Parts: sequence; structure tokens; C-alpha cells
Amino acid sequence: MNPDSQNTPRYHQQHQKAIEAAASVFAEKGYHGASTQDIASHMGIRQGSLYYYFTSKEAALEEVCLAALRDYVNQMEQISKQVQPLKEKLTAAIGAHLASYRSNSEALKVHNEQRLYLSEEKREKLKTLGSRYRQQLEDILIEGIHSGVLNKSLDCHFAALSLIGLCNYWGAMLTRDPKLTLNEITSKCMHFVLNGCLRQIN
Amino acid sequence: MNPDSQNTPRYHQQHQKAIEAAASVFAEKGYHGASTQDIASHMGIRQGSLYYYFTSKEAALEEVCLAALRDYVNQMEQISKQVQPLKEKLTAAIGAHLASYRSNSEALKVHNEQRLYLSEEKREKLKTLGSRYRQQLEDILIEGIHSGVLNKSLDCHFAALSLIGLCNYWGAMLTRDPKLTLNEITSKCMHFVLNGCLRQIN
DNA sequence: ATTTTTTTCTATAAACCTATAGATTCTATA
DNA sequence: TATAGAATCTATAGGTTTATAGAAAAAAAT
Repeated sequence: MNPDSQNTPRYHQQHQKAIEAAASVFAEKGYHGASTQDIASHMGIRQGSLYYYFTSKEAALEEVCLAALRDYVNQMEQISKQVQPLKEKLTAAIGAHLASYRSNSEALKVHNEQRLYLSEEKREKLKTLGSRYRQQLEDILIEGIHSGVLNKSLDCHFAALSLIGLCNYWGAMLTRDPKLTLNEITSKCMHFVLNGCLRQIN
Repeated sequence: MNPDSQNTPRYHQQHQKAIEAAASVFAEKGYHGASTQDIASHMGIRQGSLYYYFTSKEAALEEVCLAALRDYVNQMEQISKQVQPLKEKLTAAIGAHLASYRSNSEALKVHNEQRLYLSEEKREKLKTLGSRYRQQLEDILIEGIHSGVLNKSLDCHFAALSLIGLCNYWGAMLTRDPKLTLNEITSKCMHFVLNGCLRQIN
């Protein structure tokens, strides 16, 4: 394959479609449960032709994960840049996280559930991006402490990870149960994370 | 195979070993990523011999999930029966959930992450047990409201599910990062769930 | 000690899966 | 319209996987 060929608009567009198809199929069947045949069928080409866009099945998984993270980190960057009170920022962050499960061709779900099946080397690449995303969330929380909205003794690292865990759980639920609405889950998560379960004592 | 043969002590013991081997292998490689060869090797028998204990690979997954849930629901039953203040009960529940990720041959992890690969029919069977477990957690929370410890307006259903999501997340972390200690994560989860992140206003 | 039953093994059929090579069709441009 | 290059297809090698059948070994019963 001529290396230039990857610069045509058509290549770019089909490559994109291939990533989306892979994301969708991996999300449904898991990495090992999905075949390259499944992915190819999903985008309407033959199994062998897929290798014009991916060098291997594992490379497909890597691209899906990278795309998901890049999208997500960018979104978070936008949110954390904005000058807004904590609650608005956090709502935006949680909402974006949950929304990506519905819209993002399930790529984020694949990242969360299937990235362990990548080789160690490829997983490392993801880690950098992934921790940037956690760090941004953490920064939002730290800012919230400084502005006096959040508890001074909050362990922001633990809280950020917990928030991610919570969003991943409800994000996965959103993809399975169409009756759940994005807004409702977002606001319930917000309330849960901010207030906890205890009775407030005034 | 004579159907009586399943009643010998040896059969029972080996069958148990097979379930544990399957749990361990599925936890590490995922259902589709693991082969019946892997499971057999893990328990020191030949691939073909495994079919003396499982009718199929999928049946193995089902048995692992069922065993995990049964164990877990029993544990929860013990905890919810005890007459204890809410915080103690909840700590015991969270602790038991997290602990099972380390001790339980990873069967619970398999249930949480791999049960989607079961046929719909088999998944249904699990649902009953699974919702009993969620219900018990929910009941603990409801009791907490009545005793005045928890917020009256708490959505116990949502909170119970969120708690499960949180425990699954940290449980998975516990299996990956040996530096994390069970007690520390348990108490941090408790604190997070009870108090949330907001500054308490007195 | 012999027979029966249980457990494990060997060997293999049948299906499936990834990845590649080379032929073919399509598309854009000269 | 002829031609070069891009995109897709067909066919297949080489490997793995699940599941089964029948032989062999081990254990239990007579």
C-alpha cells in the first residue's frame, strides 16, 4: 500500500467509519467475542478489506480507545477552562461523561471495559491520556474546595476516581436501559456525590 | 455418562475445583479470551476431560456467576439480619463486597464483567438472585432512614445501585493494585457515600 | 481377584478466525 | 478516454477452538 493513500478524503472517511464500526461491535460483544468479520459486516465491506484500514485487530481496539479518550479529554478541557461555579462545572462534567456512552458509538465503554486486553505497551499510551482526564476532574474538585463549596478534608484523588467509577456504572446502564434519561441520571449522580446519604444536621 | 456419577464425593470436589479454575481464568482473560484449554490446564487435567464437569464453556460461565451470587447473597443475608446500627451494617456490606474481589476466586468479578456474554435465557436466572442482593442493600438503607441516620428524601434504589457500581469499581482496582488495602478503601467508600463532597454547613 | 463404575485421556471432526497475496473494480485526473 | 493510483474483493494458508467418541486408567464394589 502506497503510504500516501492514507491522505485521501475517502481514506480518512472510511477509516473513521471503521473505528466507529469497531467501537460498536466491541462494545456489544467484547474484544475477544467480536471477529473482524463482524466489524467488516457492520460497515458493509468484506473481512479482508478491513486490513486496508487496520494493521491488526488489536490495532483496531487501540484506535477505538484512543479516539474515545481524545474526545473525552478534549471535552473535559473545555469544561474545566470555563469560569463557572463548581456545581455547574461538575454537572457539565458528569453529563458529558454519561452522554458519551449514548452518543460516542460506545467507544468510551470499550475503553473502560476492553482496554485490559491490549498489550502492556499499548495500554501505557492510554494511561497518560487517561490520567490527564482524571486529573482534570480532580482539579475541578480542588477548585471547589478553594471556593468553599466542598469539604476541606475531601480526598480529591479518591473522590475523582469514585466519580469516574460511578459514571462508568451508570453510563453502562444508560446503554442497556433506554428508559433511563440522561438528565435524570446526571442530576441524581450530582446529588449523590455532593450530599451523600446522611441526614444533614443543622 | 451415568447420571448417578455426579453424586460421588470425588465428582463434587473436582466439579468445585473446575468452577474455581474457570472463575480464575475468566477473571484474568475474560470469557471469550479464555479457552477451555486454559481452564483445564489451570486445574491440571486435559482439555477434553473438562467436559466431564461442564456441558459447555457457556455452562461454566453460568456456574461461576451463580456460585458468586449465591455466596454473596448469603453473606448479605447474614449482614442484613444482624441487629446493628446502620453504619456498622453498611461497613460490613461494603467490606464484604470489596473483600470478595480478593478472596472469592474472582468469581464476583466474573459475574459483574462477563455475565453479559451469557445467553439472554441464562442471564435471566441471574437477575433474580442479583436483584435480591440489591434489594437487601436497599433495605439496609431504608432502615437507615427510619432510624433517622439517613436523609429522608434519599432515593434508596438509586443509592443502592450507585453503591454497587462504586464497590465494583474499587473492587476491580483492588485486584489490580496490590498496594491498596481493603480496610482503607472500605472506610473511604463509606465516608464518600455517607457524607458526599459538600462542605457541611452548620 | 474380578467385575463394574467412575474418571481421565487421546484423537479428531468441524467450525471459525486472523492475516496476507494477488486480482479486480472503482475513481480521479491528465 | 486512457491511465495511474486507490479501494475493495476473492481465495486461502495456517492456526486455534469447542465439543465428541471411544480407549485407557483408576477406583470402588462384589
